[in-house]
Amino acid sequence: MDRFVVKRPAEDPGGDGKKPRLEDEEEAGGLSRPSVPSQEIRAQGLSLEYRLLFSRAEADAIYQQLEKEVEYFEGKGRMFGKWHQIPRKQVTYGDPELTYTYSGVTFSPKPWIPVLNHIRDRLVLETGHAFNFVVINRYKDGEDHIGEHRDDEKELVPRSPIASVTFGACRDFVFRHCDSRGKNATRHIKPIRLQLEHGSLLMMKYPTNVYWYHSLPIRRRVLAPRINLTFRKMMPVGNK
DNA sequence: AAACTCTCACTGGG
DNA sequence: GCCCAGTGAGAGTT
Repeated sequence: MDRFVVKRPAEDPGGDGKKPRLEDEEEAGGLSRPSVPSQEIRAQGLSLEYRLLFSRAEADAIYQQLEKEVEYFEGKGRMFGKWHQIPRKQVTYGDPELTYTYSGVTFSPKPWIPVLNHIRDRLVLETGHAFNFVVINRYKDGEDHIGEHRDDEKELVPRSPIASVTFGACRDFVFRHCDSRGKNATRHIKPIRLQLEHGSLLMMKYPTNVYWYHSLPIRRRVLAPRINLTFRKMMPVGNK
């Protein structure tokens, strides 16, 4: 099975899989965080960049703060005329003038809160992109998931990247090429599987979302929550 | 087109 | 080999 796995170096110091991770790695030597290289992942029409953005200690603190301060929407979604309890919790935050449409209804994002500004500031620093909107998904355990989809909302700034930041449980994340889906698939392109770690950043760059669907599949053995934030650049109203 | 569920076939561990 | 839980993927849904 093709699978990209990038581990925090300190997690597997001697190749001993059972060994607990080292504590306080980022305090050693006075570094604020370990220097971790980013990994480019490329395939036809796919361009990703994966790296650890926050140290363990920072990520732990942010996770706690998110759990305390983020308030989620009611978890119902309408599809094919039917209402479903969506298998996760979801909310959007963003600049006040922005709106977005979901299931034919126009919503406004909630105003920014300090912990989200903190993450956003780090993203600007590290990627140079000024995101103005974030979708937060909370998966309470491995039963919570999201089906295959593309992030192709009309409100997105064309060709802008999406920054996916993860806290909490490590989960598999799968990409499938649009031409390799369904019975009448015209091509055979292997799915790409990643593991998204606590404190990690996955940049999904153009044109990934044109050709590739992604999903967070069920993983029954995962018992802990995962919080994912996808930062986007949305166009102001009336500029479509 | 669709951020869903369902079902069925396959697989790997015990 | 058998069983079962976990999984992936196609079908159905307005």
